[in-house]
Order: sequence, then structure tokens, then C-alpha cells
Amino acid sequence: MNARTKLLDAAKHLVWDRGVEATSPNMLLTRSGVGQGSLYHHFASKSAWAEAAITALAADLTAETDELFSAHATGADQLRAYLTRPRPALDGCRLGRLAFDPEVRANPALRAPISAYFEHLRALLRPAVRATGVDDPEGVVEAICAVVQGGYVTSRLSDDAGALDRACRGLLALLRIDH
Amino acid sequence: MNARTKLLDAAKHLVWDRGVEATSPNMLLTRSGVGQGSLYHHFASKSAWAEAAITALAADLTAETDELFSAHATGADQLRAYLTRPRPALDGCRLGRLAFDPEVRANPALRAPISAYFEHLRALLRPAVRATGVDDPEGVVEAICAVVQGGYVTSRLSDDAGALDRACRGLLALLRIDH
DNA sequence: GTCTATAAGTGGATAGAC
DNA sequence: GTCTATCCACTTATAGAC
Repeated sequence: MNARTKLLDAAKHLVWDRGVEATSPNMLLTRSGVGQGSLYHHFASKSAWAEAAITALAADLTAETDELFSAHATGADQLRAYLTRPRPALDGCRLGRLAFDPEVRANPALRAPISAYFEHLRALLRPAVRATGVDDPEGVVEAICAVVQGGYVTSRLSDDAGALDRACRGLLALLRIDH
Repeated sequence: MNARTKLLDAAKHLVWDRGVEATSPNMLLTRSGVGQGSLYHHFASKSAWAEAAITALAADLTAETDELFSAHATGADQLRAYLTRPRPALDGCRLGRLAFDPEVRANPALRAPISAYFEHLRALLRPAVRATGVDDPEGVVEAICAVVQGGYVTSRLSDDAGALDRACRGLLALLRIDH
């Protein structure tokens, strides 16, 4: 495992755990075990490794989500699978947890991979929601995205991993696809 | 307006805008127009003014929410009012935006007023949701909390204030109380 | 109560040797 | 590619005069 890979791996963990603003070059060096010279050889600046980390996290999450949707044939099955998928409720969403990070807000290059992921997610949800025949499909697509992201928020604030699960089950009940 | 009031007012704005971790004593001095000596006279440490700011933000939001619920007689009217209330989608929820702030996570005194607000909100939503006769009322209560918090997240990440509104309307449609 | 001065530590790099 | 040394600004205070 070369230095660049170690750095990127450590950056992904730190950005997920602490966000960009609260992660320092020193933390990255300690966690990766790589020296300062190597860090600035492989990445020109903090925003360079932050962007690489966010891009990699977005690619991972996109691949997992694509796999989940392609494993099911009907819209109802896809929505059920999406809303019951196991999630690290107390750790937060790898991408959504960055919504209020000041460095992410100030830097469009950091925000772009995140907003692209959410656009992709909406595109996957849209046909599945339409297939259920609900009123206001655009609103329901957005509500599904929001319940997951908000479940992470209320779980973390209440220190209760069950909050996210309950919110998803509640939405499934309203969608009337909870067997 | 005395120094302490100016400091608390500036701290509330900064904590809402940037969170705790990313707000420095210097920013507080600049925004409040108060001198360094006064700051450390009125507050012993950064966590002291952060706690005062969060406690005040939670009291404001609790009062607004109580007022909204008490202005309506039926559960359906209360839920409709809660989900259609105007919200600063791109600025974020004063309390929910702190969910992934490292200083808030590390300091139970900062988290306590926030989790108390969400417990209070659930207590207001619970009878209103039960009155609608939905299946899984506990799940639906949590879904309502989550859709609002998640709507703030997806609005901010997509730089689209409409996302929060659409999510709330989508949930109202599923609740079948959207006239 | 408010002011200015000071300070130890960290953040985010740059320089130059190896 | 990796190392150590160095740098300036900023963070979070503390000290002591007014």
C-alpha cells in the first residue's frame, strides 16, 4: 500500500468522521502514518485531498446504491430495499453529514460530487415512486431522500440508532408497501 | 444593549451560520463589536458562550413550535401547519445543523438543549399523529421529524430551497391530509 | 467592566537536503 | 518520494493596568 493510497484511505475516514473543516493535515499524517513531505508531494493543498476523499466516498456510495436498485425488479421492491437497508445511523451519511461544513459550502469543487450523488439518487427513485401510483411523485421522491438524511440527524442528536430505522419504517407504512 | 447581550446575540448568529467548531472567539468579537476583555469577563471559555447560544436558540425554537401547535385544534391541522410552515431551507435548522459538529458531539452540555427540543417536538407530534389513525404512529412521528431535518440537508447540498418544500408536501400527500 | 499585551499551541503550508 | 526544519497567521486563552 503506497503513501498516496494510505493518505486517501485516511482522508476518507477522517472526512466521514469529522468533516473537512475539523480535519487538519496533522490528523491526516497521524492516521495514515505517512510523513509531511509525502503528503505535500501527493496533494498540493488541503482542498486537494479533501476533494479526492469526497469524490471517492461519492463513488463508493453511488456503486452501493446502484447495486441495491439493480438487485430488485419492481419499484415497490426497490423502495423497500432502499428504506430498509442497514445504515450506520450514529456515524451519519458519508455525504449528507457534510451539508453544513463551512469548507464544503465555500468550495464548489467539494460540493459537486455530493450534489451529483443526490441527483443520481433522485433519478433512481423517480421511476420506482411513479410505479407505486402515489399522488405528487416528485414530492415523494424528495421525502424519501429527506427521511433518510433526517433520520441520520435525529439519530445522532438523540444518540439513538433506532430513530433512523423508525423513520424509514414510518415512511414505508405511509407508502403502503410495508407488507 | 449591554456587552453580554451583544455577545449572546452575535454567538447565536454565528453558531447558526457556522456551527461551534468553526466559530472563533475573534469572529465573536468582530461581530459583536465587543472587546476581548469583556468577552472573558462575561464568559469563562468558548464552551460557555457556545452553551449559552445553543440554549437560547433552543428556547426560541421551542417557543415558536409551541405557538404553532397551540394555534390549531385538530391533529391534522397541527401537522399541516407544522409541515407547511415557512423555513429558511438554505440556512439550515438552528439546532439540527449542529448534529455533526465535532465540538457539539464531544460536549454533552451542548447537546442537551438540542436533544431536549427534539424530545419535546416528538411529544407534540405524537397525539396529532395518533389522531389521524395511521398505522405505526411512532414511525410516522419520527418520519415527520426526519423529513424536515433531511429537507434542510438536501436543500443545502443541492442549493435548492425548493427541495425542503417538496419533501414536506410529499409527506403531506402520503399522510392524506393535503386537502 | 473594559482595555491592551502577551503567550503556548495548532493550522496550513514552504524550503531544501537526501 | 520522503525527510526535517522553518514560517506566519490564527486559536484560545491569561495577566495586569485602567
